[in-house]
Amino acid sequence: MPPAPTSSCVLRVALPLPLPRLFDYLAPERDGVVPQVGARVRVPFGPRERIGVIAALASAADADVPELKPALEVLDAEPLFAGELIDSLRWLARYTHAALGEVLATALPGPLRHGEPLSDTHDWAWQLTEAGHAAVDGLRAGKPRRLAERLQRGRLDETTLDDSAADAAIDDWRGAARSLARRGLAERIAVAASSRAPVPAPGPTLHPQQQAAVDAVLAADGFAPFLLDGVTGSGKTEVYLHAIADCLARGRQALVLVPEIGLTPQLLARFRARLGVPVHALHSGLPDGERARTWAACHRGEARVVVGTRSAVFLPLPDAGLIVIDEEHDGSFKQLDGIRYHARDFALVRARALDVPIVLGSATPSLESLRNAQTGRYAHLRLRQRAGNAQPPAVRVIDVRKRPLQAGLSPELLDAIGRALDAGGQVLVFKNRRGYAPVLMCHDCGWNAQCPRCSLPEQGTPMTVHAGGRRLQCHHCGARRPAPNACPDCGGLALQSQGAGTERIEEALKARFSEVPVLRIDRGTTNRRDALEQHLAEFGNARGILVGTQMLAKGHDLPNLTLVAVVGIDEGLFSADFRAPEKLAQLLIQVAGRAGRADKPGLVLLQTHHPEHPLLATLLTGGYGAFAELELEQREAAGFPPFVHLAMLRAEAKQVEVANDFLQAVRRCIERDADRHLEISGPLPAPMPRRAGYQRVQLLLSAPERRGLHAALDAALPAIHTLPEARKVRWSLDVDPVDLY
DNA sequence: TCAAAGTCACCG
DNA sequence: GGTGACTTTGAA
Repeated sequence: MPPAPTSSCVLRVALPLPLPRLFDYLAPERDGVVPQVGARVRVPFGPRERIGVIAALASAADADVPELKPALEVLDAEPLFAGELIDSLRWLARYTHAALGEVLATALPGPLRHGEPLSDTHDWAWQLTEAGHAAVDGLRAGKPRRLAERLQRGRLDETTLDDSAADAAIDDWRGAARSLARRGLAERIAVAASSRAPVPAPGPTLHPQQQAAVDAVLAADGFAPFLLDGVTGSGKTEVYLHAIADCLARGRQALVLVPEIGLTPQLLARFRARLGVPVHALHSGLPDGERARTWAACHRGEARVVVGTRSAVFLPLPDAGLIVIDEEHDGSFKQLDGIRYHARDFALVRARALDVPIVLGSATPSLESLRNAQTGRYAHLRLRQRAGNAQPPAVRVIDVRKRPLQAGLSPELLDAIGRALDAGGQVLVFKNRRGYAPVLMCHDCGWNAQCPRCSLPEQGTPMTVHAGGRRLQCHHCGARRPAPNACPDCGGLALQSQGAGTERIEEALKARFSEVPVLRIDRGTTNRRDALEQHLAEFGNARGILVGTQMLAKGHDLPNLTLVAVVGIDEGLFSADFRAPEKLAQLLIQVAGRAGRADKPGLVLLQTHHPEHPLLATLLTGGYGAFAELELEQREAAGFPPFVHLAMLRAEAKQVEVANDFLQAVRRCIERDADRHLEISGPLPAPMPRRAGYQRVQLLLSAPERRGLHAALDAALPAIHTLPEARKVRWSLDVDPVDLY
C-alpha cells in the first residue's frame, strides 16, 4: 500500500550523478499523482532541473536537511521500477559501487531517462485506402504493387511484414509502403497490441543429447542455472527454442541475451518463425523511440519474447519464465565504461530474484562458468554430437622461427593460400587482436621477455615493450629493465615486438595474389551493424581472400571457405592479460569452426613461434575442455579469477604524476583498514599507457573472497570520493574487470 | 585594470 | 557531473 501523500512526506530521490547519496525533496505541492518508490520525479537541482527516481519515502522528521525543496512533478502514476527489478538494480549499485541514480539511469532507454512518458505500445498496421483498392490493378509492376496486392487481402501488421521480409516476398516493404502512402493509396493505422497465442512451427527432431538438455531445463522449478556446453553445430539454438516455447506455453516471458555480433536478422527471423509470436529485438542500433517502446511493452507484459544485447538485461519482466544467454563467454556482455556491469552475471542475479531457470550456452564456455559447473553451482548440460555429418577441419601448426616473413606471413602460409585459391576456394586470414601491449620476442628461437620476479615455473608474466622499444615493464609487479639488444637464449639479433596490422597483411596479400579480390574486414572498414553482412554478400562464393580480426570469427556462413590461416597467436600466448589464453582458445575454436563444410573438408593453419606451447598442444589434442582444465589449474596457481576476485581502479590525467598521486592516495585509503588477504598492485602504467593525450594508470585489487574485496571498497570509497586528488583526475572503479587494460 | 584560467564547494 | 563563486595570474 502506498502511503497517502501528506505534507510530511519526503521523497528520497536517486539522481543520475556520480554521487553516492540520495537527495531529499518534499512531495510536489500541487500534484494529483501519489508518489511511490520506483516512480520518476522531476526535481530542482542546483540551478537546473533533473529527472530522478524515488528510491524511498520517509517522513519529514527523518530528512537530513531542515529546509527541503519540493519536487516539481511525479512523472509516473505506476512505478517504472517495481518489485524484482528495483531490488536487482539496488544489488547492482552495491556490487559495482556505483550511485543508485546512475544505475537506474543506465537501466532506462533514453526517452524515459529524459522524462518522457511511457510509450504507447499499440502495433502499427498498413491498409489500402479506398483509392488504393481501386488503383491496385493500374499500378506498374514493382514493389509498391506487390505490397498493394498483399494488402488487398486485408490489412497487415508491421511485425508480420517484417517477418515476411525474410522470405524476400516483399523486402524493403517500408519503402513500398511510403510510396503508396505518398499517393494516398495506403495508410498506417494504430491497432491493439497483438496478443496472438503462440503458433509454433515444428523444428527438426532433437537428437538424444538435445532432448536430455531440454528435459532438464523444462524440469526446473524456480531458479536453476544451466551451462549448456555444446560444440559448434550441435544445435544449442534448438534447445533454447524448445525451452522458450515451453515458457510461452506457460504464459510467461522469455529474455534472450546475445552478443553484439550475434543479433542478426536471420536469428530473429528464425525465432519468429519457430515461436509463432512477435519477437522484440533490442540493441544499440535501434532508434531511441523503438527501444523505449520495447521497454514499455516488457513493462506492461505485452512483449513475450525479447532478444537483445547487453542492455536488454535491464528490461522489466513482470511475467518472467526463462532467461537465455547465448555465447555466454562473449566479451561484449561486459560494459567497459559508465556502469561496468556484466550482463551475464547480472542476468544470473535477476534469474535468482525472479525465481526462473537461466541457460548459459556456449561452445567455449568462460572459465568462470566452467568452474561454477565443476563446483555444482550450475547444472552442466553437454552436447557433444554435431548435427548433420559436418567434419571438423584439419588443424596444422606452422613453425615460423627463422622463416623470412612478409608482413608477418611465412612462405609456407603463402603457398597454402595459393593452393587453396588455385582449387577455387576462399581463404580467411585471421589476425588475432591488434596487440597494443606489445611483448618482445626473438624471431629466431621464440624467446620472449618475462618478468624475473613474477614468473612461475610454467607460466611467466610477460614484460611489455615501452619507451619506443628501449624499456620493458611488468604489469604485475611494476619491475622495469632495459630491453636487451640480443636474445638472451640464442644470442640472435632478431628481437622484435609483435604485431603486423591487418592493413599490412592486406597489402602484402594484394601484391602477391593480385588476380583475386582481397577484402579487409575490421573496425576501420566495417563499423555499421549490417555492413559486415553486406561486405560478405558482395564477396559471395568466388575465389578470394578475406583479411580481418574478431569480427570474422562468427557471423555469416561462408560455404566456400576452405582455408583459415591464423596469425598473431603468439601475442595471445604471451600477453600481459591473464585472460588472453582463454580468449585465444575460444577464438581458435570459433575460427576453426568456419572452415570447410560437409562436402569440402577445411584446413586451419596456425602460424606460431611456439609450436610446442602447451596451450596449442592441449587444444589440438584434447579440445577446448582439456584446454580449460589446464588453464584453470594455471589460474589457480597464479592467483587469478575465478579463484580470486579482482577490482581495478583506473585513473587518467594529462600528467602521469597526477594520476599516480591519486592512486597512491587511494592505495593508502584502502590499506588503512583492509585485511591482510587483500593484495594491492600498483599504481602502474596501464598496458596502453597513453590514450588521447591522457596518461593512464591503474591499481589492481585482488582478494580470495568477494566479501573481503567489497568490504575493503565499502570502507575506502567514501574517503576516496573526498580525496583532493580525485578532482584532478578522471577515475573509475571496475569490479570484475574482464581485461586488465 | 580587466579578463581568462584555475580551484573549490555544493547541490536537498 | 555541472555550476556559480572565488582566486590566481598574466598582459596592457
